[in-house]
Amino acid sequence: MPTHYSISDLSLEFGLTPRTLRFYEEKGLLQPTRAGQSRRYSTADRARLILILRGKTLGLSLEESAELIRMYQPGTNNKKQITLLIEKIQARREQLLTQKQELESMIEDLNAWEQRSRDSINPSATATPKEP
Amino acid sequence: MPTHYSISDLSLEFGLTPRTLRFYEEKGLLQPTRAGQSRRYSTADRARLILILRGKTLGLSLEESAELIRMYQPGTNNKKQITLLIEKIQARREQLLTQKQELESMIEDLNAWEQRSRDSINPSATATPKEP
DNA sequence: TTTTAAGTTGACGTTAACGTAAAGGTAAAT
DNA sequence: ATTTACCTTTACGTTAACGTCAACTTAAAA
Repeated sequence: MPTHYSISDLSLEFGLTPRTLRFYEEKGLLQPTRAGQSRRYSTADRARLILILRGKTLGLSLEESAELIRMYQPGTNNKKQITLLIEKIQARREQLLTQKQELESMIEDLNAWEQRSRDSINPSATATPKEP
Repeated sequence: MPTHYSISDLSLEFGLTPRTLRFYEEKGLLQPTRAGQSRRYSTADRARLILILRGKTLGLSLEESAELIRMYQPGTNNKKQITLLIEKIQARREQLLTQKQELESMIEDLNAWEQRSRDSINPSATATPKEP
């Protein structure tokens, strides 16, 4: 496992353009150091990038991901900060749970639609049984 | 239950601006008729609007929601169309299931973070037991 | 040593999903 | 008759998240 990455290392590994990585840096999400003029990304940068991408697939904005990441920076060390962190985590979890419910009910809907569609092609064995 | 709605009826009910409803119409997602100059939304329009909003909370784009809605227009009546519909539904379900997995693992992560944060405030009873 | 490859910094362009006036029609209430 | 409330169209503005040049620098390879 390498300890540092170039911009093309990361863009190739994650299928991003260099522009995207520079953009994330502009937004304060990544903080590569410099080797001469070129950017040097640490494993911490890479880890944060993974969090960002996971956030993206969940429909979080960059700003939201940034907030989550900042929340998880070890260095938040006094009780008030940590209590705040816990509250934020709980709020976020509520959101995610709600979203999960929505997903589940939409998946249910899709199952039902599919069944109806199948029946409309082949209304045989799976037909709704009548009440006795 | 009313059979038709004005633009402000719907915008009030769903917390949208009239602009938003007109925008959805521009994009072909809603098709209100006219009463004179004003728009008249049917219960079908209202139902579609609900689907759009559900899609939004799931992070679908308007175009994606539009596609789902078009898929569910009864009128798709021949076998090829319906077979295609079933395939699309299955593909979409795969996507949603994947997304659900991601959500679940992120929720897991948040649970773990919260636990660590709690422990860092109060490292008492819940401390990790040692191996015997 | 001159390509070539990879990197850099501007800076303007693009798409989605609306927001935000501006200017005006219509119908009911005062 | 005119204010008020609600509606309309037209059209330009905005934000997020990059894309897309253009013009350069630097290091490595041929």
